[in-house]
Amino acid sequence: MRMSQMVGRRLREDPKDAKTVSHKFLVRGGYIRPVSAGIYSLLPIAKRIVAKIEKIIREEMNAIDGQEVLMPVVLPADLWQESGRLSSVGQELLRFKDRNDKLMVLGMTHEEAVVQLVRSEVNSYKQLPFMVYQIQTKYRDEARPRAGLIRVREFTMKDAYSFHASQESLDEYYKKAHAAYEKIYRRVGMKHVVSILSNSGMMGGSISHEFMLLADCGEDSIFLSPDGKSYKANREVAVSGLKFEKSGEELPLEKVATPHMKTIEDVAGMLKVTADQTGKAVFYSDPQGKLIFAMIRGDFEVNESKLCNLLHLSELSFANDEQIREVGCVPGFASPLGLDPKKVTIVIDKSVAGTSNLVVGANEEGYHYRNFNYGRDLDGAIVADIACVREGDPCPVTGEPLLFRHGIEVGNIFQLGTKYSKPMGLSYLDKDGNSQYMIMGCYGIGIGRTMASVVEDSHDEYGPIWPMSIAPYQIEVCALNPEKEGVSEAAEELCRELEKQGIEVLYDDRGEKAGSMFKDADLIGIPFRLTVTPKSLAAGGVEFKIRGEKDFQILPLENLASVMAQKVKDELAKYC
RNA sequence: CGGGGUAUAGCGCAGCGGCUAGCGCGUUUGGUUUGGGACCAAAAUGUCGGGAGUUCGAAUCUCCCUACCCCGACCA
Repeated sequence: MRMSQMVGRRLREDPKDAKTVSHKFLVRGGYIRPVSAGIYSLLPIAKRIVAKIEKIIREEMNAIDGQEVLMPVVLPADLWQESGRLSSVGQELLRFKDRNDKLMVLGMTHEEAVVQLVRSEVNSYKQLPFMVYQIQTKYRDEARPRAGLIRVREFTMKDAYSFHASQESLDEYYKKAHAAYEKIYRRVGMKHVVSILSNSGMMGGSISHEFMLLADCGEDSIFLSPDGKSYKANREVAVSGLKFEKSGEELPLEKVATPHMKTIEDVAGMLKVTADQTGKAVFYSDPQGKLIFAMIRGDFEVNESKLCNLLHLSELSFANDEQIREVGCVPGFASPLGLDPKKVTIVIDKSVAGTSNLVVGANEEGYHYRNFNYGRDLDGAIVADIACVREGDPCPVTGEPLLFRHGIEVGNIFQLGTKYSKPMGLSYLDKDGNSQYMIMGCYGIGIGRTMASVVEDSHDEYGPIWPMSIAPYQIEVCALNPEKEGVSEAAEELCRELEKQGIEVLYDDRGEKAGSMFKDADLIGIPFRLTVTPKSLAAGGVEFKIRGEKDFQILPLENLASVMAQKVKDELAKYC
């Protein structure tokens, strides 16, 4: 490919609003261009990278017996009605009507579509298990797209769905999928990916893992054990190894005046106790408007994901003061004491249930109680772990202090169980002729996000450093002073020879200043660069430089193509 | 959905009530150059986001839209 003809200009300056490295470099390097908020066109070099990522994914999906299919982007809303997600998923699902006034949706994930497909094709245990996958466009009407390709509205995703006759079969396949994912991330050259326990969220099901690239710009929060192996979990589900044991004797309840002391800090300060000797009341409202009273020790924060999962709710909102007063609580001085469990759901965090003599509200303006003891003063509430883990809390496995990291979710795998097969009637006949629901798993990877994540993971101040496995081209040839002393002839001959060896070559034939060409080369991030100049020819060859390394060496022109072919092969071998 | 911001040439920006809207980069032509974004000369490129209003006169002031970006909420 001649650079002079290549579509996609490089920009000298960072795009003004880009914050993340990948966003800056992908725009500056001429990889992507915005069309609308969170909607991008991919230019030739990005398309080449994406094609290579897709190829790797295909190979690994095929290796675990995946069968590639292609389902439509536009789906009838009826299907989503069947699964119940037409109402449970919010505005992220783009809905519209066709000319016949029929409600349609743009697919944001394809459980419904695949179930519809499979229930008409498979109905015997003899056909199970199997997996189908596709690489296809998804649309999610994100409220706030951001960071270039990291969070977009339209994107390409590999989504895979497996179907099983038993949980054991799913478990077994899930492990294989997990291993395949690890291999995919290794092959695309991402070095800092971890798989973590995650929240199943709207996908439903029980067990799920997210594959996270550890990166400061990541939107997800992760807790890791110090060894990076023993425990890895999304903050949404992370637990700590903290043990709560009541100590000492339970002192009698004592009402104390705490005028105008509404926050934990105020109350604790006034009563000369620390935050961990207080109980904090947090009020939520479920989607039906029922109040939820969550009580947690003052030194913790409520983890809303855990609370949702506990109560089987899709979402929570903070309650307003009116709702709180309605059940007899006084905001700022709220207490679980004397509440009517019919009107309000009371959830007590383990930290509160396991600590003696806490300061809690008195449900009376200006008063708190000392020496609240769960079990004595209140009983029968839901006691559960609804606390956010804090950095430094003990790891539940090793007991060592947990580390906190940010991550970009580059893939996820879910055990769905019968979440979709049951409501949508996806069943098969077992050996005994009984009808059974299929057990499903699903497995996703965002392709564009993966490309952007590789940039986050592998770059320097000048641009991306693409791993050979997904680089847009394998070798860039730069002709410096192409007008002189047979330089362009030598460069073009070299390109021909390299291509004859099967190497993908980008030839910078523009005759720009060296600085321009090198800056552009760095932005395009091709792993190997060969520079042909009068000087190098006089020295008997061309310069060979590895992207990301400082020094170069002169290689003789003789046999150069096959030497380079070997180098490319060796480099590719690192990503198998 | 809350909060903040921006919208003028391909990109980055200036102009904030007065003549024909400007600067840098980029682009085109000619020349000199050529090792980490050169120089000289000439040129092309704009419904100043849209609509309404105020005014003799609006890129500039007022109002209403819209789009985009950032922070948060939300989010497989």
